[in-house]
Amino acid sequence: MDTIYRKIRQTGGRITAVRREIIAVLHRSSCLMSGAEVAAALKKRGLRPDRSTIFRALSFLAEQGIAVRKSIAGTDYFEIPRRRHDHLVCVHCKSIEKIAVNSELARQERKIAARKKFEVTHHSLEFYGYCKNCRG
Amino acid sequence: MDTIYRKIRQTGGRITAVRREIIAVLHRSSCLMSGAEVAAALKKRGLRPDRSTIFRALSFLAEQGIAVRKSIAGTDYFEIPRRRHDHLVCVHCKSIEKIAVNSELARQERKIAARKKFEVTHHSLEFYGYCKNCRG
DNA sequence: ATATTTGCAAACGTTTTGCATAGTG
DNA sequence: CACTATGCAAAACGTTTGCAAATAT
Repeated sequence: MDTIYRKIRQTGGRITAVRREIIAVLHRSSCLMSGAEVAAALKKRGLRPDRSTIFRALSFLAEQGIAVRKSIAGTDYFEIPRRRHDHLVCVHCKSIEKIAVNSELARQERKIAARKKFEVTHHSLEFYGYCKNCRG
Repeated sequence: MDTIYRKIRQTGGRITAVRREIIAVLHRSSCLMSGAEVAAALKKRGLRPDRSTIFRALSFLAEQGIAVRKSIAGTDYFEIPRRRHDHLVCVHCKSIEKIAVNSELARQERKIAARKKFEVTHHSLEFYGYCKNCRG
C-alpha cells in the first residue's frame, strides 16, 4: 500500500483523496471492479468524484502498472492484482467470481515469452458459462 | 459448415446472404474479428450491410452458440471456435495473435464445473504485453 | 510557485433499438 | 403466406477529451 504511494510519487504523481480511496477500494475488493462499481463504493465512503475523474484515476493506475484493466462483456474492469487468480463470468446474470489460479499458467507464460518474443505483462483467463443460480 | 446451417434452421432462423458470408468470413479467419473487421471483409466480397445488421448477425451467432464473443480493450471480437486456442494481445499496437492452447485448461475446466457447480460454455485466455515489434 | 488533478460539458466509438420494408422458407 | 432479417436513423452505453479552476508538493 505504501509501496503504491511511493511508486506514484516516484514519477511525479500526486496522492489525492480520490486516488487514495480508489486504491483502498480496489485493494480491499482484490477482485475486478467496473468504473461504476468503484463509483458506488466511493459514494459509500462519502466521495462523489466525476465519472471522468474516476476513469482518469483508474487509467492512471493501469498505466503505472499498479492496477490491471480487463474488458469483459463490453465494460472495463480493474483490479490491483495480489495473489494470481482468474474468474468465472456468468453470461446470464453477469456475476464475476474469483477462482484459484491454474499454476501451469505461470510456466506457460515463460515459454511463450521465449518462443514468441512476446513480453507478457499480465494475463486474463475467464471461464464463461452459467453460474449455480442461473443454470438449467 | 452445413452443421451450422442446420443449427440455424432448427430454431426457425434463416440463411441469408449476410449471415452466410459472415459465417464464411469467421470460419476462414478462425481467429477473433471485430465488427469493423467483419464489415471490411464483407466489403471485399461485395457486401455492404448496415453496421446494425452485422452486429445483429454476430450477436445471433453468439446466442446460438455458433460463435463466441470476447471483449478486448473495449471492443467486441467474435470467432467460430475450431481447435482450442488462445491469444497474445499487444497492449501497444493492439495486434492479436493466436497461440496454441494450454492443454491443462481443458482438465481444469472440468474440475471447476464440478467444484463450483458452474457450467462452462467457453473460456477466454489472453496474454497481454508487448509484441516482438513493440517491445523496448 | 509550479505542475498535476479535478469538474464540467461535450465528443467519441462501439453496440443496441424501433419501426417500416424486404426477403426467406 | 407468415414470419424473420434488414436498413435507416436515432439512442444508449462506457469511455475519453479540452479547458479553466482547484489542489498537492
